[in-house]
Amino acid sequence: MSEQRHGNTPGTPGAVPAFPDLPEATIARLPEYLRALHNLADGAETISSEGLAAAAGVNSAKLRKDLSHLGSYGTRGVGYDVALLTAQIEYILGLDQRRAVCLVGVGNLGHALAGYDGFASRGFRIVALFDADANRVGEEISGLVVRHIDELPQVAAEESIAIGVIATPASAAQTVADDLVAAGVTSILNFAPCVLTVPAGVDVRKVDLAIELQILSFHEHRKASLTALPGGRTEAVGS
Amino acid sequence: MSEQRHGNTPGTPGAVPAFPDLPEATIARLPEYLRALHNLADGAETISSEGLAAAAGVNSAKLRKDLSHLGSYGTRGVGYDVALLTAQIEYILGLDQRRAVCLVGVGNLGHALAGYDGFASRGFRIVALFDADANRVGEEISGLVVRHIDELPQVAAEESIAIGVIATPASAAQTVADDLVAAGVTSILNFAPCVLTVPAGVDVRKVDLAIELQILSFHEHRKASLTALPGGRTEAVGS
DNA sequence: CGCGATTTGTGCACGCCTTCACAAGCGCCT
DNA sequence: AGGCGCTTGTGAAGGCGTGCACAAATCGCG
Repeated sequence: MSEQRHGNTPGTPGAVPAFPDLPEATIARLPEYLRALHNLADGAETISSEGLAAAAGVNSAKLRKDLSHLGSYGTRGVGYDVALLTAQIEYILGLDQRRAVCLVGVGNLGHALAGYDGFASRGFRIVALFDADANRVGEEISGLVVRHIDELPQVAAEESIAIGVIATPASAAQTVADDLVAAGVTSILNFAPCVLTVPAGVDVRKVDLAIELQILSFHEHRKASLTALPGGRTEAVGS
Repeated sequence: MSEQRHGNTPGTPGAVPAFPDLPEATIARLPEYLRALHNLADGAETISSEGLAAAAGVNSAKLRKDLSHLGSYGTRGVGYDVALLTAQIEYILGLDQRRAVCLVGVGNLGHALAGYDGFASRGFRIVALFDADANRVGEEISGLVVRHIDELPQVAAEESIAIGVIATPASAAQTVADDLVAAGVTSILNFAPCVLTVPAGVDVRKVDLAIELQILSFHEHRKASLTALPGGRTEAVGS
């Protein structure tokens, strides 16, 4: 299933046509590197792997290996060209297209997400808000008017929406997911605490806020039981 | 809870490990299992690993191995006792204590988190809201009054707060984290898009909403480039 | 022009996690 | 009581990710 092959031979300069297949762990870190690059803001032309790794909170060897996977643009003895590397990561992540995103469910959480400027500032355009509650339809949030979920197919086609965010209660999430898929959406970010079933070819990522707290709670519990024991040794457990 | 009756370290004499040390990957899945258990709601006394795995969206072998790590309470030929397993996982996660949580930053996102009932319904009590903006102090959100960040040490001590949530802009996050640590908080859930530096013994988990979208964007980009290539074979990439 | 300082790119080993496959154990039915 | 079917618990194998340590490459300077 997985083969190790390097797409780019070291002799081909210029274009990067072939799509490298990156390890999943690397993909998850690229956005971190990108954020770190944007936060540099001190006008340096280049940055070393050590410096960028520190800014992103990772090991420098890991960073170099990650970047090497995408046929990186570093210069030995100097470092990475900030502008070039930024552009390269943005290209790989497909952020140069400012993808259209729709959001379904403008309840408590959805309301906040609709107004979250972190989306707009980092490569995305929220172009439509939907809800099934007629009372909420028509409300304006951050310059967008909430539409009824029935309008999804039409709007999705008009705006070429490929990414959908689900911020509904769990009971409605699967139905909404089906609607999104039917409307042509092929990537879903799910905030509802439930498992979604989708056809092959559709990607789902899940964010469960309570689960994150529960994991922290476990570590609290563990730490509490350790301090009650003799011979406890302190150890860093940072992220 | 019940007696610890499994000594899984045959070499250590006498000292019963008060706490099983679970693989990190297992810990991250326990909340999923717990949610699946709560969602059963069909009154069944027992459930098989196959059934629970399906409800949680994982492989059944993985689930069995996970549960075996905590000295599981299953019966061969029958399955797991739902009530017992639920209690066991809740105990391990430390959820039987309804831990006190404070939230710093009641802006756009923090406002929504303060009102998110998923926290309350899954083992946590939000007991205090803080903000540095004097204009926001005094506002009431979901029955809690926003206090100034300067009151944090006092309130944290009174309420025995061990977990803090950061929902401030990135520029304020590190300072807030320092304040939380100084106030005795030992677990932090960080929604700000930045790297936090904390002392050893303090756990940090990070949720970056934009990163999740960027990862989806990558997969969109990949899928788009695959369909443009010959011999492209679609492949399932489930949750 | 050559040398040393610096930094990237990567081979390699190790440990964690996942998955398969099956033996061990339990309850039910005859 | 005994056998049979079902399900758990786990040994073993393979894959993936991480981090070390070093060779290769580049720049600046004398």
